Amino acid sequence: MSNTNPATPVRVRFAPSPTGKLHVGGARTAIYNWAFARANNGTFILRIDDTDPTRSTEENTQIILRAMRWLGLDWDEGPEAGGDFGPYFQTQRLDLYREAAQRLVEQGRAYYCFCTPQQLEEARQAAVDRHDSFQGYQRTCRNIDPAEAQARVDAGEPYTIRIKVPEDRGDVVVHDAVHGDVIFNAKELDDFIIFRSDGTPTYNFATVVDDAAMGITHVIRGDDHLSNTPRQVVVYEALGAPVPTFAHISMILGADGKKLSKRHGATSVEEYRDAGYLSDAFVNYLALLGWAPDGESTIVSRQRLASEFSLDHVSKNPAIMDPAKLDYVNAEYLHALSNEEFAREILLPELVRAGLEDEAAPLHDAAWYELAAEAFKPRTTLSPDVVGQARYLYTADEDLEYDPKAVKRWLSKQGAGDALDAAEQALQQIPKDQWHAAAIEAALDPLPAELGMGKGKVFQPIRVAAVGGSASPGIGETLELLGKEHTIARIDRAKPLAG
RNA sequence: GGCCCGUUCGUCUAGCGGUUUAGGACGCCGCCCUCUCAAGGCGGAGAUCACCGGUUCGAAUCCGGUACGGGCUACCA
Repeated sequence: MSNTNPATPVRVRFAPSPTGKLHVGGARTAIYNWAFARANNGTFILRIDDTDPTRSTEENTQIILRAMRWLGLDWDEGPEAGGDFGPYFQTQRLDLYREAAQRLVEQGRAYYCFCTPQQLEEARQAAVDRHDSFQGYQRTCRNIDPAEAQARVDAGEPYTIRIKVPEDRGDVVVHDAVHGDVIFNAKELDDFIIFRSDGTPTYNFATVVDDAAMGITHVIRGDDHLSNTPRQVVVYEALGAPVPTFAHISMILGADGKKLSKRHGATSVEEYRDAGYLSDAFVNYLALLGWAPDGESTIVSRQRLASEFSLDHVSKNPAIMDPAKLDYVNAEYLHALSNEEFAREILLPELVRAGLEDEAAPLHDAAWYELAAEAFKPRTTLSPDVVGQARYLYTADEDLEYDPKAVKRWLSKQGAGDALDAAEQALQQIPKDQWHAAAIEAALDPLPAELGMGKGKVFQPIRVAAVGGSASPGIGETLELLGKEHTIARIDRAKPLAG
């Protein structure tokens, strides 16, 4: 839909560096790439940019792959998926970079540089002291005779390879789908290093070699790369490769407007997964942080994302992550589940995880779990919330702990004892096989009038006796879930506390 | 220092020169429902569209500057 050239199939890539876990900003970049590919019948590629050997780890790679799978961002080419443009790890592509750099040197589009780091630092410092507007590389080695340079290289002198920014290049215009055309003057670009003295490529070189080799048509990535883009354009041109369309998306910030970091709370995808957020909800929230299909929608399904996403609706300004809204979106997805789904996918797994249920031998029948799902679902924001809600159903009657405030407020009050007595008597009349919410409510409903008390004065003591606190689903559902025997036992146990 | 980017309710956003008394969502407040807690329904407060100039009959929308944030300027990515 927003593919600028329908003749060329869209190929996009997400290229994380395995120097840490997948953080929310990276996740959103991945989501946009994925959605853009899907919306344009394109190809989504995952490439691991692990050229920094000191910080990249295999463990981080696995964490990132796991996070991608959890997010449901299936990639068409990449690790595990394979593809015709592999390998998809930069460390396995070192020969390609070396060959490309070598070719550029031979063509006179790049050159050997023998300046030492100390010399470079001194030159830079001198430029600063002179208050020069340009503080980059002074092109000292640019005009060394190629034969002489080759001889020095052959003699074993340490060298780096620098790109030769054409003298007359003029303005470099970056066509950005989010920002529009961004104009840079090539004079401000220095002849940056594309190959280090240790024989490894730099980021600005390796990504371009790869993006060109992999036929990437749209580069969707973080705003922090925008300023580096003209450098990369120069590399594309030196390589003789077509320049892709760029789309630089904004950063995600914490509540204080500063870059999202640990002190704002969770920053990695796996932390959100572990906290109990649903993948669909998390993707929905992140996608809408900086993109909107229209002005109205808040809940946007993965399917809709995959069909409607377009770069021209991506906003330019940074977005502050709002945990409260994430919670809201998550609750919406939870509440949209059927009782059966909620029981199977949320309730039971969480109870098992909390050690209250055994996966192999559930303590109740399917109908019970569905009733529990119906009772707890609207009260659940994050999946693990159900454990706290269901706890009293998994506590022995004699171990039930009472919330002191609830006891003071409801149980120890005048008349609470009468309410419990009357309730017990009424509930005893219900045959065990008819112990259902409707019957329980029918039995309890007349009591307030008979006792001449308000409804709260009657029902709350029963609730506190049954669950230990003053909050629970409707009294009928609550007591049905508890069962007749436990209900009676708990009322008996609470009576001594009642006023 | 230089270059580049950004700036609409507290937050995410709609808006692409007149249809705008700037719309929606979260959050907040109130009401309804109600045995509690939620959920749900209804309503409300909340934005001189960062600021200053300009273009135009008309600007949140176009242009320039200023301020404030941010990025790049590495043999990090």
